[in-house]
This record gives sequence, C-alpha cells and structure tokens, in this order.
Amino acid sequence: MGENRSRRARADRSGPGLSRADVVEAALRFVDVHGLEALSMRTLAKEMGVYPNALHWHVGTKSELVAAVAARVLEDIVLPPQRDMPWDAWVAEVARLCRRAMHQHPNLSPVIGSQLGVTASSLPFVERMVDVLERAGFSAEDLIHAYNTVTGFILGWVTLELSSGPATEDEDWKKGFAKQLRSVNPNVYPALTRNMKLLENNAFMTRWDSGCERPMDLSFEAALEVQILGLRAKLT
Amino acid sequence: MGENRSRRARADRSGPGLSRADVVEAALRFVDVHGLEALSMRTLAKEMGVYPNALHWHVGTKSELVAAVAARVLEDIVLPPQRDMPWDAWVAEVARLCRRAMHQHPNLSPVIGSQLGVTASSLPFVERMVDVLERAGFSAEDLIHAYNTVTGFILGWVTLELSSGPATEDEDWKKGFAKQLRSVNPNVYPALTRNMKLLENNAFMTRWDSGCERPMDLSFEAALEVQILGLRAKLT
DNA sequence: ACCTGAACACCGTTCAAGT
DNA sequence: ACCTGAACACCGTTCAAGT
Repeated sequence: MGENRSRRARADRSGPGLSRADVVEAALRFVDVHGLEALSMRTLAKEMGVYPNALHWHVGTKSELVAAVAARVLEDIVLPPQRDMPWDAWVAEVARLCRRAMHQHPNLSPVIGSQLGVTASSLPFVERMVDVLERAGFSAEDLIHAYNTVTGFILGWVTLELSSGPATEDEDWKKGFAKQLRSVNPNVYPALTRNMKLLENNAFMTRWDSGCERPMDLSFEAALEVQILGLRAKLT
Repeated sequence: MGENRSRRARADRSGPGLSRADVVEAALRFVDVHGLEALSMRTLAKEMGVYPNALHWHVGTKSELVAAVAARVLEDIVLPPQRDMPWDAWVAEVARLCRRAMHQHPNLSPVIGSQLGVTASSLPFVERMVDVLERAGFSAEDLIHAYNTVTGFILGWVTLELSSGPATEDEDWKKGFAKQLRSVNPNVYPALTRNMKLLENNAFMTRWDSGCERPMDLSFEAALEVQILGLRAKLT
C-alpha cells in the first residue's frame, strides 16, 4: 500500500529544511508517544525545532495533518499477492494485516474509523480487494456490497476494538465500572449474570480495558470467520 | 435502552437551575446543529445563558461531557421484545434500530465509534443481545464471540459509513477526488476501472459524500445478511 | 449545593516581514 | 519557496468568592 517512508533522521540538512512527509512522520510518532489529544501544532513545532507556521505551510490546517497521519498508517501494509491463493484466504490475511497496522498505532484509531471511510490514497487496496471478490464470483451490485461488507467490517470492527473509555486522568472508573457490572440485579439481568465470568472485560460495553491493552484476538478471528462464511453462503 | 429524557424546555425555573441531563441534552442539540468540532464549553455555556463553570460543575471535563452525549444517542433506542421472534430477525431489527439512531446524530459518529466500545449504561442492550444469541444456540466462548461479532459490526460499520472526509472548509476536494479517481491508469487499476461506475461515490474509500448525505442502505442490508448467514453457518 | 467572575496557561491560524 | 516573529481571537480548566 505504497512505499515506505525514508527512515533518515531529520538531523541531516540535505535538501529543503522540511518536507510534508517529515511533518506527517513526526506527527505520527508524536501521537504514538503522547496520544492524539496531546498533539498540537505548537508543541509539534517546538519538538521539531521550528515555528508553528512552518508546519502550516507544509501540511495546511491541523485537521488536514491528522487526516494525512491517519492515511499514513495504512501505507505500512504490503498486500500479499492475490494469485495462487483462494479468495477467502486472501481476504482473511488482508484483514489481519489491516488489524495489525491499526494496533501498531492505537492512538489513531478514532480518526481512522471516522475519517478513512472517505479518502483517497488507498486505491491499491480497493483495486485488489475488488479484484479478489470479483474472482470469487461477485459481480455488479453484489460486488460493491461484498466489498463494503468486508472493508467496513475490518476498519469498523477494529476501530471499536481499540476504542478507549473516557479520557479521564484517574483510572478509578475502571474499578467502579467493574463493581457496578458485577452487582447488577440478577432478576433484571439474568443472561448477563449467567455469563458474567465470560463477559467481564471481554465483550464490547462490558470491558474496561481497551483493545490496546487487551487485544480481542479470538473474537476478531471468530468475527472474521463469520464474514467469510456469510459471503460464501451468498455466493451459492 | 433507558427512559426518554424529559422534553421540557430549559426555560421553566422549577427545581435547580441546571441539571446534568440538561447540559448533556443541550450539548447533543448543539452538536447536531453546529458539529462536534464547534462544541466548546464556553460557547455552549453562552448559549445556555450561564458561565462555563456551571457546566464543569455538572458534567466535569469536556471529554466526559462528550462521552455522556455519545452514550445518550443510544438511549433513544427502544429494543423490540425478543420473545415470539426468531433470533436472526431480532438481531437484524436491532441492527437497523442502532443504525437509525446513529444516523439521527451523524456528527457524533466519530466519538461513538471510538469511545462506546468501552462504556457502561448500555447493559440492557447487552443483556438482551446475549439472551437472544444464547437462545439461538451459542454458548460459552462462542457466545461472547457471536456477541462481539454483531455488536462490533453494527457500531463499527455504521461509524465508518458516517465517517466524513477532511474537515476542510471548501468542498473542492470532492471534485478533485472524483477527477483523480476517474483518471487512474487502467493498466495498474484494471478491476477498479472495470467497476468504476459502480464504485464511484458508492464504496468505502472511493466515495466523496459521507453516509450522512448518501446513506449506504443497500450495502448495510447486504452486510447485515452476511452476519446472519455467517452466524447461522457457525451454529451447525 | 450551585454558580459568578476573573484569571492562567494554553491553542489554531493569519499576516507582515525576512531570506 | 520557505520560514521567522508577532499578533488575534479563541480555548479548557482552576480558584476564590458569593449565595
């Protein structure tokens, strides 16, 4: 999904002082370390040893920078060759690669889920996914729906997996949440009570750790299998 | 999913001057009208005719307010009774209800996708979804995975559907994107070129309008059917 | 308890000016 | 073209003080 960015440090003074890719790269690293809400044009500029306007000149507005950083995450993915591979194995493999890339930059997941549905620069992904699904037997409207099914599943599901609780400083809400969950009325929440041991900290809306600290590997694999089985059923 | 908030205007002076629910409600309406990025404690306070600190006193920090507003969106949903209904019909119906609720407040979709995976206050949803899936035949780990599959799909997929492009002011990037898309090299993007008419503005990463202006109804129904078919296949 | 009023330390963006 | 330096109009949050 695009060539790797050059890894050279910003120290060497060859070429122009700053490039757009440099700024995006620095922003990515900054967000990885300090979190998305800590990112500001001023602090990033300070860390890069320039004035805020230098950044604006290269990347435009802040939200444009963030969008560029989000798109940058998926560029690390190198898609496997789709020939000599069953369509379902290829889809599953690509799903795992996307998830891995997103897990490598968990602080960016909010902006990936909420901006990447509408974007350019991922055309190689589209091209090959469409090609594979077409060869699987989908065509016309069904092809578009199949594409949207798996693409929406991957990006959307992992976004939710990596979602975090309220960005409050203290971690006490976790203990409070756990206590509240365990002390629900068994008469009004019988199914929840029955499966409490399985649910707590393992399922959406009943967990307190995000998918960053507590990856939902097995659930993802199961959900992925559901996609494949469902698509296969639609083909017949 | 919880009782409706009282609809009384903030004008009447009965009881205390302000309540937490009032602030959340006002914030929800504000975001619906002006967008999420326009929300600030100061402007919301001004619109409510109070000082910023009055808001802080009731809802704490801004990110806590936003989390509360996000959770508030799903509280409008009234779950259908799950008895006298096949499990798959119930799941499909609830999926459509969740989607409808999210579409009613599209400006909140980023924060729903990125925060609602870890939250309380949705226990009625969990209870009944788990109950239905259990009656469908899932148990133990498979039950949790089935729950995570459909919950992650609904919230994640619709988040992606409602995702919008860069929050830039001018709408020219849309025309530029469309032109760039239509003028790709057919030799390097054959599948994309073959299906251009179907893809453009209809599929993730090849559309310029968000799911707010351009709902992906058919693709959602197709994806939902894939979930059902896949889950059904796993049951046997 | 609930809110005012002022203050602190930020922030994104713009604009003229330099080179 | 690329960046400095200063300025403008904000922002979230805190703190003392009122009632």
